[in-house]
Amino acid sequence: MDLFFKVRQYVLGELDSMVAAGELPSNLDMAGVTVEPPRDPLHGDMATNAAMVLAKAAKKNPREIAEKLAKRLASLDIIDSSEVAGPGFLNLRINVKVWQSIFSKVLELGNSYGRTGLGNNSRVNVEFVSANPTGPLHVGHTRGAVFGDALSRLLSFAGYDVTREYYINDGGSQVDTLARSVYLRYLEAHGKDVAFEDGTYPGDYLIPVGQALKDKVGSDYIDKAEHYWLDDVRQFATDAMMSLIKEDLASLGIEMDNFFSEKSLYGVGKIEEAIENLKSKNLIYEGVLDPPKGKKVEDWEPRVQTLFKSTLHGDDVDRPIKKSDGAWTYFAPDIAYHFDKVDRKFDQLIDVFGADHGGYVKRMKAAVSALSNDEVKFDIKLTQLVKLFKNGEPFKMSKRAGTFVTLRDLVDQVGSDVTRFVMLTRKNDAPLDFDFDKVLEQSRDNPVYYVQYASARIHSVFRKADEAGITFDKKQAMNERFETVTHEAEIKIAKKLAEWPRLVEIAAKTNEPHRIAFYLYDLAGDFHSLWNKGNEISELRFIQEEHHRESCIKMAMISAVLVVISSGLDILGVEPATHMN
RNA sequence: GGACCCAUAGCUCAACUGGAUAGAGUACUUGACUUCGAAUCAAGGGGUUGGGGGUUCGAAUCCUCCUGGGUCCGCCA
Repeated sequence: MDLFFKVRQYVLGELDSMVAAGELPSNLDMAGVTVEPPRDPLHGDMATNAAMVLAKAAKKNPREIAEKLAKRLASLDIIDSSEVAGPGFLNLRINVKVWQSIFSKVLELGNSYGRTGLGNNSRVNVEFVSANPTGPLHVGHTRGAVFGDALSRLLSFAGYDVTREYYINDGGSQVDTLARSVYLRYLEAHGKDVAFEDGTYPGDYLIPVGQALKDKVGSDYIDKAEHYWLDDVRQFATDAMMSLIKEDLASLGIEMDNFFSEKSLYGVGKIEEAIENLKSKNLIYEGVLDPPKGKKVEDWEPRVQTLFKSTLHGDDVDRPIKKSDGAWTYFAPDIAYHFDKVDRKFDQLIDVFGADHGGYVKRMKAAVSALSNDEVKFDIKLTQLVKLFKNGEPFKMSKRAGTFVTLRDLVDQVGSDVTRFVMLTRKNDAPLDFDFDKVLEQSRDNPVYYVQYASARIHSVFRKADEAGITFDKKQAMNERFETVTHEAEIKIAKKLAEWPRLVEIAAKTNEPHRIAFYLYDLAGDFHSLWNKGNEISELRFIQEEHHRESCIKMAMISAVLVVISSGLDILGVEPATHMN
């Protein structure tokens, strides 16, 4: 299905023949042989580095190998010409019929064009967002949410069996604080005066939760000691926050497959079990850490703690898993959680963290490496922080000043599609400037509309064709040979469509969904360019009033473009547009 | 002091995990709608890829040192 893969097979085949003919030694390592689109179109359609990669091991001049390989490849039907260039590149020109055949192939496969066997149904767990269940999601969480979801969609498309997971931090003291805050709102709902002290959360979003608690338990908890109501209120409040968070995610079209509770690890031996596993590998010991260098810690004094020997798995220092008072550190349940994931037999784990958690990468990798005996692939993707701008000015978020921007504020103002696309049109490890006014302007520096516009224009052609009485029969179009599609602007589109399966594979291998966004932008550009050529060259217009069959061929062509745009947008979680408003 | 991320055209960003002469958008200049939607297109200049050294057929990409920016740094979660 992937043309580049196919041509590479041909190249490898010819290399084998050369070995058989004694022109190359046997036992050559062909792994480094690639077939790629050249950066400069003047160099042809595809280029292979085969001669240069093999030259050393074959003890031959790369150009000499290239010459021989070129002759062999040139005799193949699908290859028009094959020439040696530069230090030993082999530039291939593919027969135009191959490009023309792309359109019917895309139509035939529809939205499964570009799906690859890469994942081979192996099971991958993508953990993302995992925000504390103490309030609504804010802008900072949005990028991780969108990235994690798009990555999940991408991996599904590439043939992986994906589980989207959210780790609920409901085991620490912050959920106690949440419970106390809700209790205050509960008292308030009973008409009492309350003050939010001791770091309790004063946010308005807890008012309805306090009210709901009142509806549930009436006046039962008034004037009662904390131990009487804490457990119940904590659960009640956490549940309320999680449904709030689920709604936030739903507003971006995100749905998790699994929510994993930190609390569920406690009291049932899960943490002990994970630590026991490490202990059996001699990775747990009692010891004293050196004080952190350079940074002054006010009340630092050496203490004996239970430590994980993470340095044996690539970490810089060993990490405490138990505090000096015997309680677990935050790291301990994290270890247990990842042990559970390993235990659930995932072939691959991916964690999406905010950049502020970058310091945890090494220790988590060490933990998974140790727990799984290096058998489970584990990747951690950091999403850099989002800097908000309003009127060109940096916009500082502050709970106190009331300039706290929630995910919901953002989606309500900007819309899910724009939010998602903008956040995905950037490498995950590059910081992102999000300017409210710019994305709201719907101006053309906004790539979403550029891609959407291409999609809307294609739909528009179909509407026009319908008015003109031209009926497009997809099945019939699939049997066409497209031999009248010859203009370079049209062939350029075919070539771009041919790159799609390969691009999906690269994006999936690198866990980088932003590549999809950039590809779509390029494809839309090629389409817009062709569209405008129709202004000058009437034969390039899609609707040829007097020529029914020709119109259908061209409609099949842009229909193929629409298929790939739709698939691509679907990976990004964005709806393709049929109209622009 | 240390770890991690980053540095590419005036600005915002790409560059197919090592490929050929580093590309888009924006801004600036000029042109294209009696036409399938001008939210579009075409043309123009703009670079020692922060700096030095190394690895090899070949480096923005890998290694090393330096400069500058961000995040983080024992029992908080």
